[in-house]
Amino acid sequence: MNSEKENYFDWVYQVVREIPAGRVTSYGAIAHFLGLKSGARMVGYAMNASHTVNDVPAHRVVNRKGLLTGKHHFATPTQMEELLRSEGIHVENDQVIDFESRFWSPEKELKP
DNA sequence: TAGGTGACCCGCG
DNA sequence: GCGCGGGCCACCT
Repeated sequence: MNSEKENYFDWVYQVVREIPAGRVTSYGAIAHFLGLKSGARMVGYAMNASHTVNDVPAHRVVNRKGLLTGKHHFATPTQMEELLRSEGIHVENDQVIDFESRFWSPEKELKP
């Protein structure tokens, strides 16, 4: 059955699920919020496994520069861009427009 | 068993 | 001010 190794994966998934529509966050922010000192890379790996679990809005998670680095991992390279645009986020050249304003901080919003 | 990779981030030149 | 390389840990072959 389920291995407990998914524990830290689940932490990432739950935080990503808490991201409101029209907002985006970065891997490092989630890593820092969860205390994953290991680095933001582990968060990216969790996203890679997000395909194996239920609805995880990985398209709302982008890198520190607001670039859709993981778009290539979606069903289609344009899927992430279309999804973000569908939420009201403008994306140009694989880059989120007004990323800093759309940035959603888990430590500020999710944290009490 | 061991090695290499990776949806990244930070620091230094 | 900007660009490039190294480093970090976990998963895969």
